[in-house]
Amino acid sequence: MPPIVTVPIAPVSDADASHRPADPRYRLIDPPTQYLDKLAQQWMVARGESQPFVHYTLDRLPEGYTLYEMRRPSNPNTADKRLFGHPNRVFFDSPNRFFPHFLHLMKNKGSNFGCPCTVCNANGKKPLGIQDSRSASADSSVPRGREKSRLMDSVRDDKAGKVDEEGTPDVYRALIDKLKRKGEIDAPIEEPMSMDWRVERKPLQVMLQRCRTQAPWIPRQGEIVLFVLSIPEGREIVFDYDTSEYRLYHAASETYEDSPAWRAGVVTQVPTEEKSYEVFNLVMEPSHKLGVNYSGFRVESLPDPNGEEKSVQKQYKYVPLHYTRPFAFYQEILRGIPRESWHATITNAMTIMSSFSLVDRFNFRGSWPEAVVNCRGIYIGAELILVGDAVRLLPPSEKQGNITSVDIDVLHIKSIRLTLTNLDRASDNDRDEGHPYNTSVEVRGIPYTTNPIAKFADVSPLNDNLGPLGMEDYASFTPFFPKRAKGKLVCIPFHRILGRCYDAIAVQLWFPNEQRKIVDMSQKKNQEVTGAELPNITLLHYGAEGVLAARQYSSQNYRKIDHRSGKSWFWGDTRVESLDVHSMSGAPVERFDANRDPRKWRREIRVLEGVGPAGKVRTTEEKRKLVEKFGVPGRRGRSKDDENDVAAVWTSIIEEARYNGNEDADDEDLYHALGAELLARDGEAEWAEETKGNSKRRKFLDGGKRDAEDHDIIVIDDDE
DNA sequence: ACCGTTGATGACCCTAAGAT
DNA sequence: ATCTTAGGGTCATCAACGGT
Repeated sequence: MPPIVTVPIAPVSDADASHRPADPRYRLIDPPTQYLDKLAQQWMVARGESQPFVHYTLDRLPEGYTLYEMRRPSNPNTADKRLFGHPNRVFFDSPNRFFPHFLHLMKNKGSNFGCPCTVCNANGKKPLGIQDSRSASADSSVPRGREKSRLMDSVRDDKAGKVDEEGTPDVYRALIDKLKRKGEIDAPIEEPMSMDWRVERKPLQVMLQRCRTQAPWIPRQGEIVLFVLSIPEGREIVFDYDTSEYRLYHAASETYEDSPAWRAGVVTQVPTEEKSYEVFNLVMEPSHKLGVNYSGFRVESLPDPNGEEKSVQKQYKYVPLHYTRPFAFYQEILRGIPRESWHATITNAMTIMSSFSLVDRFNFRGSWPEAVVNCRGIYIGAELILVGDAVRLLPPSEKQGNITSVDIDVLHIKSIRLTLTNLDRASDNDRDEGHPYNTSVEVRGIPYTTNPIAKFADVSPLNDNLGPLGMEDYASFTPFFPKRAKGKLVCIPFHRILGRCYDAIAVQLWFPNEQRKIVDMSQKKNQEVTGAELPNITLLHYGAEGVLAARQYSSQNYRKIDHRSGKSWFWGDTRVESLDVHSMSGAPVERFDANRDPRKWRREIRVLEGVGPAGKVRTTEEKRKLVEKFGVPGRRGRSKDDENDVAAVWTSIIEEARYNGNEDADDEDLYHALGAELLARDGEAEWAEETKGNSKRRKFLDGGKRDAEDHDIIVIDDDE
């Protein structure tokens, strides 16, 4: 069984539901599996989102279309399937013939104007339309962004031996070994031998890039949010000033009703056209009434991370932005709802709040016996934090009682790193309990404070719109001051991160009660205020208490945390592992997919690369066959020429590497040479091409390393 | 709307190679 | 030497197409 992904269709249709067969010999086929599968498959290919080894199916056909089957009178053994519902009252007799029509509907919001399908074009009934399907989609506001449905960290963690449980070579171990030999290393981390890494790398980069440019209040893939499955007709979620609680409000009768039925879930897919979101959509319906499939976030209910039963996760839903809230605010948002009435998923979410996993570990730099692994991001509890984000910091632990907003600093992250120290004390096989060498995860960045007392000397406050995303709109009532001299970064342990810093306007929309107090503050803004006098009114402290409480709950209750060795955090290899979910976006992933056979893949990769199990070079013919069967990894083209070409090139690479290189080119060197070449072939060139001339994106490619080095850094350890 | 043909797909079986 | 598994080949079935 391949992984199955259900693809939601746009809730549009041109169907005439009254078009049904009159002949009673027709038998209704429900569900029309064959149509759903074929259409989904072709659709995903047409959208350029089709993934290898994945079986797609639609959730349903466009409204009003129904499939019937009739046995042939002449030959009852064969039956013809017909799809009824076309407004011309003519049926489709195959999925392939229906597909152009279906695609046109999806692209054109249900209009069949200009549809190229055979039925629309029968007997000149067809209204003349635009031929080019591109022009049709270009006029909609939908940018042709790539949607990415899967989330995954790309690299494995360092806790296994030379080979992880699945047999993928452990780059960390390899790098540490190499570091030991050479004394010094500064190299990108690549795992060409890991199928996961190769398949997920590019989508991951696309996802990261997208997060970088979009507002911080938009949920990111893999994050946990509070959400509701639905909001009843005519209701909205509002803040009830009298009780300080969130309730459903019926505008027509001006009455407050029950609390919304909040759940917690994982965001597994973000909408294609998220750019059309305005900040108001955090609490209000978007004016453009698009299908939820397009403008919605796919959120899956979070299963119990301590249990085996994951079926609750199948309860996913595509919801608009205003059905969701950041999970960090659960205490504020659930206020007034008795704990025993909370949906089970909320407790589940609390359980994983003390877990983290690193995202896109891209560089390894070391000088024996110490090393630094640079990352582009880190999942901490509910949120995904990336290099470039502004995050809210909790005060150092001894000051964590009764946190007020002036205690919350904001850090503009310049780099996220895992440091390995005392490597020389580690045995060569570090499979033992815990980490024999010391590890720590830190973020570095520029610190800001809203507390005038804590600011650095006479610096002027940060101007709105000049700072990083997320620090906007604060200047008028609680401006940010740099906390250190220009160019200085601080280094903070990851667990002091509370969560992202959201634009002031976003926080005000979520917590409108503060608006009253903000007025008061604005009157005070030019007066001299001491820290002690500052009322607890700024917008930064939300979630602090809740997150701390949840982390404590998690430390005590998440069974993956190694309590015996006094650990209070679970370090997940990947996000999937941290959350203990068994699938993302409907597709089983990682080691939970019974269908995976990493050993097989690895063998295949090795053969493709010409490194046979015993290190012998395989024949071109063998490779050609493999390529024929599996295609070229990371490539779409599967023509014969292509295959032969690639197989030949690979052979020559191997030969060349062995020949040229050092007679004793060890496997590792060869492996890296091949890795580089394979990466180039995997579409790196394409990616480079796409980003050419776009310095911002180019800079992104270079990642946090460059960012950090742009500054004349003096790093201060800020964790007194 | 009906039906004959054809090409594609998948089930099944057999053989070879690898693992034990 | 024997058992297991991967891979290739063959055949049956059925969707898809196109002619009427």
